[in-house]
Amino acid sequence: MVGSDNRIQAVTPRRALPDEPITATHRALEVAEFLLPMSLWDMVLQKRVDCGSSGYQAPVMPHFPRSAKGKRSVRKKVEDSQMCAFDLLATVAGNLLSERENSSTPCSDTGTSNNVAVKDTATEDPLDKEKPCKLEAFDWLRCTEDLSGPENDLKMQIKHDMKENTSKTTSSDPASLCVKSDMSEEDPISGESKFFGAGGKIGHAVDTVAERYAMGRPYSSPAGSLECKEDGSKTPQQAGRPVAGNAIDGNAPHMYSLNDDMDLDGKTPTLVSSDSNFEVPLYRKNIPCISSFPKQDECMDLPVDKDGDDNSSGCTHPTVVTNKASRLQRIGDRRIRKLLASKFWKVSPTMLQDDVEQKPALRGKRMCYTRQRTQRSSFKRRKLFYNCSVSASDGGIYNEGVSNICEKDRIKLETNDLHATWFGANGAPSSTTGQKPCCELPDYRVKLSIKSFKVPELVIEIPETATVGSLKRTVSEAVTAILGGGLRIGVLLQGKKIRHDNKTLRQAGISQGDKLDNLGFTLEPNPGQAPALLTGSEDPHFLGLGCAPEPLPLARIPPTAPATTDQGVSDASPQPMPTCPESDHDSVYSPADASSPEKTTANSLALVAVPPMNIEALAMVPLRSKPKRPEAAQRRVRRPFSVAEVEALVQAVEKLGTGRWRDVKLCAFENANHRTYVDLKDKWKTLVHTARISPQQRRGEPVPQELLDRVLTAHAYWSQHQAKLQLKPPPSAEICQLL
DNA sequence: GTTAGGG
DNA sequence: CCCTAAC
Repeated sequence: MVGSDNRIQAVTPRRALPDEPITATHRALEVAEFLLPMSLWDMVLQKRVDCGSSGYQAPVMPHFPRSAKGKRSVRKKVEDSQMCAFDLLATVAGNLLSERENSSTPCSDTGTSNNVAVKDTATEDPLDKEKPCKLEAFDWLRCTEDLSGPENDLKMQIKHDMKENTSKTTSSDPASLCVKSDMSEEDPISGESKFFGAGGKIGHAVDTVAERYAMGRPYSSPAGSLECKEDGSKTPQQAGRPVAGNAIDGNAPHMYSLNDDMDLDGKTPTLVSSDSNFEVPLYRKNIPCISSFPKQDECMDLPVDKDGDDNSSGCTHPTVVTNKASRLQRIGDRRIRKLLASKFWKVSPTMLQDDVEQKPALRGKRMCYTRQRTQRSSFKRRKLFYNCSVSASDGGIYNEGVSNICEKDRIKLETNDLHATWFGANGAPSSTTGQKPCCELPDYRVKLSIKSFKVPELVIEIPETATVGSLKRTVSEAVTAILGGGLRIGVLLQGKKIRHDNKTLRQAGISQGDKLDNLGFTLEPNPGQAPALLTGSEDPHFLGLGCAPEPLPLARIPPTAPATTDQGVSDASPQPMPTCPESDHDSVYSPADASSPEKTTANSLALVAVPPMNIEALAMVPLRSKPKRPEAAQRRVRRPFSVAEVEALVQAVEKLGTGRWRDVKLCAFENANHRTYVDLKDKWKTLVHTARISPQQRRGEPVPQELLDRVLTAHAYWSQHQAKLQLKPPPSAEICQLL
């Protein structure tokens, strides 16, 4: 087996870290923050390439820039090339399928498990953490004791070691309980002293991680990887999984391997890996359901050699996920918030088939989500996420995922979630639910299979003269637009929406076979997309609606074909707009409609769960179409300006002048979240252009000539007087009042 | 983060 | 509507 000589650490986690001084650790975390996401994506991509093969090549990490500008630059490059969630899903699904097909032997039978490791951190304040740490260690051990069978030998070994170690270390450093199995002493980077020492050593661990990144090979995977490759059941993903940033919250399911079913329940220990040569699973406190942990069926690749075999396969660097978990978490949260607030996932046309068929080629689909410019994300939205993350602490899978993980983890989470929903039937050893109360009975698997996606209420208007091809395109774009922001999954049982993410399937009544026929799923637009901020109270957990300081204007992109023609048929009919022209009231669908649990929402896609069926079909669903222009999915939905909006714009510009788009936005379009000041500027530009061309040349909803005249007048005026009048601009407040 | 301008 | 440069 592979991961023999590994050192396993069972350092008990500690509680959330209070503010810590900025130190080398901090710096290291920054590095991790910066690099991890990309490393993850690269890894996934690589895995995709290597799908089906054991030759996993570690991605080459970029040079870590020192300057802020350099960071931004590189980061952007990274972001611009990232894979979209669905790509990941495709990858995961594809790999999963392949693996399942190729391996009849469950991982659990083979033995080793990855599990475990624990990391963390030595705390700078051992005294504070002493109790919790001990307790955790105890829990873990107890949990471990439930194991039985050969495959648990390793666990037992760990348990044994932990006990010994505990007794040895407790007095001096209870906070860092380490389990050590054999490992080579020559490990230059992760010297034992660094990882197994008492509190205060964490910094080293972190530095080590940072060093790895700095070396550009955080996940290098030497020939000897830990995986139990011999059983052939391990997936590439099971090998080097970056987890570093995950050592945060025990509830987060995102930290598990992309396609390990076991990961779905978020109860198992996290794997920590840096170099793929070794994996150090994490054990952290707050892992909710330890009782189920013992299952550790497949995928628990324990890097420990139970036989004490130290043939080290080159696994000399046990990674330690470091920890200063809270800091890392904070960083992750920040990034996530930023990500969620300013970007949305792009639906990629990547064909899952490729994955299923294990075609190695990436086909150049390496793009990911588009950077949504921050200016386009409303402040409120950002704020919302912020709040959300706070309240999400008690939430379920999704909440945790959204709020407590890093970007990369988010992706993992998403894929896992989807996986859980769509692929859970495949012998997933663990439940597909999020956390569940401890001490529950072992999970029984619930088999679900989704037959097809139904797309109701997809209204499309298209000229008679349009070609069939354009019709197809239009439909495609309409669908893509809906999918563009990523999807949320809603679960309906007997027509009733199950809102509590924390419920187990059993608790929700989904575990009973006879009820599965009445189980439905909905695909809902991701609130992060465009103005479609929220779907009402649909899922307060997800967006933290409940914690939103104020009701946000609910805007929703109508499911009607958006951006289909120049006529802009997708836009809602113009609404009267007294003072706030665009306050998103042009939405066609009221929040109530959207959130009504009893009926299929107009914009959600109904799914029907049906008993066993071809998994592959499911996997392909979100990715099936492969538009020629993948960008279409990421592009914001086109929302032509209504006459009322134009009027408001003209009025504002007349007062404020050109060149003050932010003020224009604030005064006239403050509540129109879908109109950024750039939009307004652009619109003005087109208005000026429109006003200058002949009416015959104009397209779209006709703008009254009167308005166009005003446009020209104002434009001419401000072109002349802009410079000098801007010197003494009246206060915005007054202007707004005037307006 | 804004603004301006090209695409 | 997107993207980027410039500030």
